[in-house]
Amino acid sequence: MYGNNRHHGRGGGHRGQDRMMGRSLVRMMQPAMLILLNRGPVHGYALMDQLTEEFSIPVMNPNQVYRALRHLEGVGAIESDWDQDESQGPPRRVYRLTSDGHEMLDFWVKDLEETRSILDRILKAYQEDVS
Amino acid sequence: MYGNNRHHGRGGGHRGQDRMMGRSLVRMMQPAMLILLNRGPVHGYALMDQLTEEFSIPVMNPNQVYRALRHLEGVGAIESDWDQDESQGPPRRVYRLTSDGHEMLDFWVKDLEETRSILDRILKAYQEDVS
DNA sequence: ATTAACTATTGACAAAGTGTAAATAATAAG
DNA sequence: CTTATTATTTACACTTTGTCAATAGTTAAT
Repeated sequence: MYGNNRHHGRGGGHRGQDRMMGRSLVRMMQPAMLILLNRGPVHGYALMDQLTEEFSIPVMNPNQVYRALRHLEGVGAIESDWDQDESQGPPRRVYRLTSDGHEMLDFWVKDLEETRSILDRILKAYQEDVS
Repeated sequence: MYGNNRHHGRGGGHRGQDRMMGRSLVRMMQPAMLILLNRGPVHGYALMDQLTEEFSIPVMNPNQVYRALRHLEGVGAIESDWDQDESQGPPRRVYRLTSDGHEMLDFWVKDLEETRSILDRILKAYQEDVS
């Protein structure tokens, strides 16, 4: 079983926060994946682990990762082949960045930086409001 | 005409970045709106302006804002009434936070903070990779 | 007074994205 | 041989988003 059911707790009250419109890390996953792929070829399952372990992006379902990979391949950002030296399990599809993918990574990094500055502005505004 | 067509440029090359899966500020808009609503009642059009001017969230289409407002009302985070003292235009629907909305705001702020830390981790990792 | 521009909200439909569950399959451990 | 783990794929309903346009009141110009 893939290991995290703790997609924000359901322990409090917070009706309606488990599934709704709002900020969503699924949307952050894609750029993050390109960054990881930039280090070299990987297969989906490993990528999934890195997303959780290195970035703490909660991947609730492996399908999300495979989905995103297929999407990235669809737009030509990555390419794949079946792995030769297979290991503990069924054959693995290994992905690598294309040159278009590198361009896209560039774009997304700038975009993420802009996002961060917007996020900072939002949080700062709130902190000033409540202080 | 509502004033911003500059939803990241289409000027470069970057095939496929205008419309796709990836990070999306639309998803950031909702928590931002709650923060603005926390200051007091507002109507949609004003909210739209504040999102762009104060937070630099590019709202390409006013519909997005109204949609989000209807959604937030649907989940009980906000309530609305028609404005009494009407001004330059047709009647305006004025929204205010409910107590559920305050709870939700609390939740989203913590969530945004977590998002920021993930974002930081992602960008930091990339900067270390390329340096 | 007709037109144009701005303020303000709503509607509708196609396309894209997401949650969720499960099927498939190979290998390793017991 | 059964179970657990690794690994990828499929399917369907539901939600969200893009896009475009309709509606309508107010203000300013011709």
